Amino acid sequence: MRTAVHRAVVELVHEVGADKVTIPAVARRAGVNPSSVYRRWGTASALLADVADRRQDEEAPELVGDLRKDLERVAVWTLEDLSRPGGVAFFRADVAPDVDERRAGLRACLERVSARFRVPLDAAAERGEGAPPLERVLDRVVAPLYFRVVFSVPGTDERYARDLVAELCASGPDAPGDRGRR
Amino acid sequence: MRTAVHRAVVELVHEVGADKVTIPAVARRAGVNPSSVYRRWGTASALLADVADRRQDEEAPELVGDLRKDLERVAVWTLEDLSRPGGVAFFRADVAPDVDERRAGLRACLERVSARFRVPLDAAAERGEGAPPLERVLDRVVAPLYFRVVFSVPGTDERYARDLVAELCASGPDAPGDRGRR
DNA sequence: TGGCTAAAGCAGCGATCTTTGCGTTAGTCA
DNA sequence: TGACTAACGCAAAGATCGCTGCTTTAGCCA
Repeated sequence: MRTAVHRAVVELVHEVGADKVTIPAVARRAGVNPSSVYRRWGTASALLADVADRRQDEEAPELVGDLRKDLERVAVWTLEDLSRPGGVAFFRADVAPDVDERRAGLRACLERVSARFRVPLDAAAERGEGAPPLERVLDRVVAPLYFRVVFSVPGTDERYARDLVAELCASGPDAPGDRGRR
Repeated sequence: MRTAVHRAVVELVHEVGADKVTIPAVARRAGVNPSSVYRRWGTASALLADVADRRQDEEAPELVGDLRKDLERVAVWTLEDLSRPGGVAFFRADVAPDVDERRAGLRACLERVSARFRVPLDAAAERGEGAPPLERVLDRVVAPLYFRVVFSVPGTDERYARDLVAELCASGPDAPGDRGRR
């Protein structure tokens, strides 16, 4: 039944958007009773967050040992994750939930994407290579990806994701990258 | 009465989030009848969009004729606009409205922020200076600003906005900036 | 001053969401 | 096998929202 509800959520998010996903609608689609969903998850935001959590543990690319290639893979992976049906909607759901869980949803969403990029960065650091700080990767790669996907900017494809990583690596091959900030 | 409704919208967006802004709630806060608001604006999305439109026509910084300084001013202005109460919430409202108006809201929001940066870019182009294309400014300045404000990343202040512009100008002082894409 | 039009208030309806109490089922362990 | 617990279905009640006729008010112009 949990799987039925989750699948219904994904389908509804894809079809009508995350803001239109309501618990009775999910229950109808899943063929279960709304009260069960209310008791188990409480609010639609919590349900969305739960589904978003389960979504990202799949198909993480393996590392090859080259920082730039690894970053490219994670970037392309993130872009594909955002681009697939309902991907951006889940991002929006994390970004704009109830005020109480707002901080939690935001931190969780940022932590999810940060964890992805931390893997190749830490690996490079252990190899002794100079790697840009995570903050810089967020600014130069993740932020443009999210921005362009949210606004449906055309030309936001794998090539573009790779270019972002390439430009980041070119700007400072092994530089710390912080621009003198405290 | 229009002003009362607008103020109520801003307050409610700040307090409970844009997704919780409903017409009866706005009407209660503004001290008017819900039916009046329904007739005038129709939906909550339209009301949000109207308020968002009125918001940005204020206090645009004047140009000094130096591209970097002008970009810095617009960047700081945009950051302050996002940071003030309800600023991000309005962005979210534009990003996630009804499916029908989704494209329209997205295009409007992107166009608003693009128009801000087009002013100093066009001015520099008319002076004969080489200016980066708007797309590049969006990637390197606007996207990080939005990303960090949405996720409440600490240290996102005027200094940071200026650093983004500085790094953009340093990377290619008068280069076209497109990385060989078609 | 007296009609005319646009806009706002009022009351109520229907639909949907949310919650809660209660009965039923399934799964577990002694 | 029989009790126990947790989860689910069912149904009813309360609340909110979106919307719509109808009335009332206010501004305007001859």
